[in-house]
Amino acid sequence: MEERSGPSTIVDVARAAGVSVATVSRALRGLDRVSPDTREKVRRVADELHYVASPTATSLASGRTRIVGVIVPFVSRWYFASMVSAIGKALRERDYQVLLFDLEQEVFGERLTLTRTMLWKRVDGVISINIPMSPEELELLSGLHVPVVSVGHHLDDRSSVGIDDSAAARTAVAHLLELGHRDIGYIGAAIESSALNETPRSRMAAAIAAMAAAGAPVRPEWVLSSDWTAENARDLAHRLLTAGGDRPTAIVCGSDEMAFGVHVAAQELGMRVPVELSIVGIDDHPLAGLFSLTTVRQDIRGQADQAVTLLLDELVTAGNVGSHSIDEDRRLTVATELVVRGSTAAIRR
Amino acid sequence: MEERSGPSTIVDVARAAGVSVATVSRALRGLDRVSPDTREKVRRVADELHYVASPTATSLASGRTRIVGVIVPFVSRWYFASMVSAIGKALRERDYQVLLFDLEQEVFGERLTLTRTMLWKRVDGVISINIPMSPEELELLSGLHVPVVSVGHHLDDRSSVGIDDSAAARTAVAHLLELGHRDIGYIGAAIESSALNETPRSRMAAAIAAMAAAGAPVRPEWVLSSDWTAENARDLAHRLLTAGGDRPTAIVCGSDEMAFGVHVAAQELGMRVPVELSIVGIDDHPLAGLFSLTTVRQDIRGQADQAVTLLLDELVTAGNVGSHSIDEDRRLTVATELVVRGSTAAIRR
DNA sequence: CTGAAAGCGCTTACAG
DNA sequence: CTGAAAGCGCTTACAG
Repeated sequence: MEERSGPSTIVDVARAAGVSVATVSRALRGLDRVSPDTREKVRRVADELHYVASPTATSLASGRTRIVGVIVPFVSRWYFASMVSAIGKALRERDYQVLLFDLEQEVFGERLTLTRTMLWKRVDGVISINIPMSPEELELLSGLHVPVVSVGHHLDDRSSVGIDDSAAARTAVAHLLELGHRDIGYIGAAIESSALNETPRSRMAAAIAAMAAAGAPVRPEWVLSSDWTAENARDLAHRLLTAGGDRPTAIVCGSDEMAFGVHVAAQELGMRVPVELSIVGIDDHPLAGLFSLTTVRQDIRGQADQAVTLLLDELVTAGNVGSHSIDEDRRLTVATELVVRGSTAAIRR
Repeated sequence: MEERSGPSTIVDVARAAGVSVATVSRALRGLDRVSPDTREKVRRVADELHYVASPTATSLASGRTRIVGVIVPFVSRWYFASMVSAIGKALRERDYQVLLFDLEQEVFGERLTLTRTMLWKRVDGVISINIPMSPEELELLSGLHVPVVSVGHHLDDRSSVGIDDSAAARTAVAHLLELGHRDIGYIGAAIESSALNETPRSRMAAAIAAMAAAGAPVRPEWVLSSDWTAENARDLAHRLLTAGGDRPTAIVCGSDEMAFGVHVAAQELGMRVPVELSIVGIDDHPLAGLFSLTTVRQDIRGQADQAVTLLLDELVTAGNVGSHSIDEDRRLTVATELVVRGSTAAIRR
């Protein structure tokens, strides 16, 4: 009769199936206490009416949105983009949606209000990708009263997943040491603006420690701070390689993108890679193959899956939110792996 | 009295301010017909109570979610990631949120259900970035009954914004012709799997037409199909440059990433760029500077802003959704611009 | 196994 | 300018 009166609601289905809305709700959500016949009929009717429950009404009634807020400093860089992609995939498989918060070009201070107002009552949980936070920001996050897991660094005493940055850097250095290198440079120390970020510091510190432990010289002028872009790394490498006096025979970079920059610098200076200069990165960026870059691969998918699992676990264990049991190990580490390509070689005697 | 009884609701504010919830609603949303004093008081009380309206309740009551679904084939590639970022920024400035749908690694057929179930009643509008759609998918999108604007290609007779792919390709070719090149190759024709996508075809066709129009030879064996990755382009360039017989003196690539691949191939073959080979791309990718790549820049931010403006316009004009007035020009084109760097040079006589 | 009813937290005519 | 009340479309005890 009433064919076209807008999208159908649960009431339409109930009426057409000759049952109550409560029964429709139960039947469609697969709850128990519904007779097989009823369930079958409700399903059929719902199908015919192209019924899909209104997520908005469901959220209001149930108190859960089935949406997870994903916060990234910038989606336009490879690590973040692929992490967002992988997290979205994992979330979707569990019937959750991604509300994306890209802080790119946001003024630092404004993130506060942003976080609170925009996530407030909107999401069941939050995944924060490599975003260092001030105490105030952390407090605001807490005020959301939803589980939070961070990826790529630790936030407070919350759950987190990431690679072991120190181990990754050690792996890179160890590879060079095995090839006989002793004069090793490092590009990718933290610059001030990212001072809150652990990753640059951890990788650099571990690289230096590994060199020192092997008795290799650690020269301060060979350890360079970078903004982590390829171009900046190219400039730094230029300077490092043309400074006069000794040169390193190998350079470890905190990320593949910086390694690309070093690679280009070497070429511009007419140095052959790896014969005259070995280069190692960290990441295994999609373009690493193009540069034949030896690198320490990090498993994005693995990290994303773990992060989603952790978050959904906490979602289930909800109610006692806020009272994290720190004793359980909620800081997961996903293994990295050395990928040897053509940018490293044994040192020439 | 009742300090900690969970986040405050509109009722709490009304009670504390001594007015009705209707008045709170009006006051806080800046509607007219509220006395300045009342408004002021409500605002103050709301502030004290840290009140933020529940988006979920607002949506159910108002019928608008203030969420826009953004669909991309893969977020992990530069063009898409930066487009998502820019769109998110533009949307946020207008108080809309982004629900991200990343189709990466989804089976083509499954996108259908996905689209319907996940966007259904969830979003006020949709922005689709470069996703070719089958008639069935288009129909499903229509069934959502919300405005849709596409970026990077046309969808049906809906609104869209993008660059003029043909013009971009012509610009690239014209630049080479001016430098005296006549033996020009092209990498980036469409491969079968992306057959539905206009961009590769438009760029290639326009490039070829421009060459032909200038009386330059168009050799089928110099026009290569690619999957648009850097590595594939490298392989193709290798073959093209080592095929024996004549070689092109310049290569136009459908994207910067492919140009990177060609650049590396040239180097591997010991050809100097640009002296022995000129290379032009399209995009102005963040790494273009690293490769000193001459390219045709596309304005991501500009396109994103236009797309958001178009969409929000249609949102306002809603009610008559479905009856698009095709007469208005709803296909916006954002200008491109030649950026000359070091990968192109006048041909040697 | 099923239904009636309250409730989720807002917005929106409708009165006044 | 302001309030009482209905309504948005579900879920969830509570009865039966």
